Amino acid sequence: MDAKTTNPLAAHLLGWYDRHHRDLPWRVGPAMQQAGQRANPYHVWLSEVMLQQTTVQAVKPYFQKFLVTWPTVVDLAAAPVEDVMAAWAGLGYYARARNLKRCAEAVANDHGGLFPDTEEGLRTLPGIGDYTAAAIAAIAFDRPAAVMDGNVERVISRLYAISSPLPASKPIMKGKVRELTPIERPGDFAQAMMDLGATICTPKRPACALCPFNGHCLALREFDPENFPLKAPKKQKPLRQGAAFVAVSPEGEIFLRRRPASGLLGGMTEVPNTAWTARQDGGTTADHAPFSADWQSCGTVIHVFTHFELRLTVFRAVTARSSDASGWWEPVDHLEAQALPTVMKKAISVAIPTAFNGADMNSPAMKRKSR
DNA sequence: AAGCCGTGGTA
DNA sequence: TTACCAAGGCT
Repeated sequence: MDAKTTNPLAAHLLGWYDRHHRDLPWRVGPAMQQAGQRANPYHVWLSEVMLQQTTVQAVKPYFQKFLVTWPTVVDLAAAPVEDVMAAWAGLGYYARARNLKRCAEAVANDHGGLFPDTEEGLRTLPGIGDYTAAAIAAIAFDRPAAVMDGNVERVISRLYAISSPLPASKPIMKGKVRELTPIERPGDFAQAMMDLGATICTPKRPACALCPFNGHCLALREFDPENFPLKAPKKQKPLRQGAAFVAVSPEGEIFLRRRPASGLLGGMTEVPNTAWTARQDGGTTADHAPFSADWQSCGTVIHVFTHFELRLTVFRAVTARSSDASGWWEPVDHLEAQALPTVMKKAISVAIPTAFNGADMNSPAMKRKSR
């Protein structure tokens, strides 16, 4: 390691990473890189987008499924967007899936199927912001980009005992990351910082005794690391209510619609439902049904979104299959192929308990959320 | 630039 | 139970 290009702190962290790095499906570990293997930019990009505000555990099966279905970015660019949305269903933040598809098309059509190899070039693509551009540039292209995500913010805020709250403190912390990022192995350094934040420098009860920075951490020396980073207070979530209508035909089909392309659950599939209102006194009765039928109340779904909590009253009716241009009838045993967000799967499960047999919908945790 | 945008795991 | 929050981006 060159002392001129790699500061002592970064060198120390890289040594820790060589011994304690996580093995992840999209990652090429230090040993394999030593043997000349490089990270695949498509894999790095796909994993980084999936990992935005999402846990490693949740991402793993989706990452594998996407790679099997679409082995290259050109394959993904050629895929029907409905297929991509259906494959993404359950991961959340569905604008990511729409942008993923748009980004793949841009790479395939405007960049000859190759990702730009600089932070600036990557930053112009849909769904790639400051963090993701830096991460891909560092991990896939060995660029010394300053990679800062929530993990890095936590590590840096503790290492330097940053006294101002997020998000205002971001530029200060970004400057610290820029200083620390080495010319050699910038991708490993970024991943090392994130591994450290995920496994040692955790939000609660950090394992400071095991931390490679425990001799340099100002928060550990002077304060309580658990109190960092400081954060601006957050608002509480309002409650919204509505009703959902599960219409089943005698042939065993269910009536579905497509949601508008943008906004909440944009482009995803739904059962008919009322507007979700903050009012406590209406919108949950059968008079708001999409068409008249013998609607029977069959339960309630509680679902928590990012900025509100939803209480959904579910109605069910068996009704002759009518032609309705606003949607389509889908066999109940074919729902797995649909782009149904989790809240819709919950609602359908309340009306048709066997709809997602074998899936998570019937887990004790899921049942507890529905009454 | 602050609000919008999902979901599941953890303590 | 409730609260927090995880490899953020877009408008």
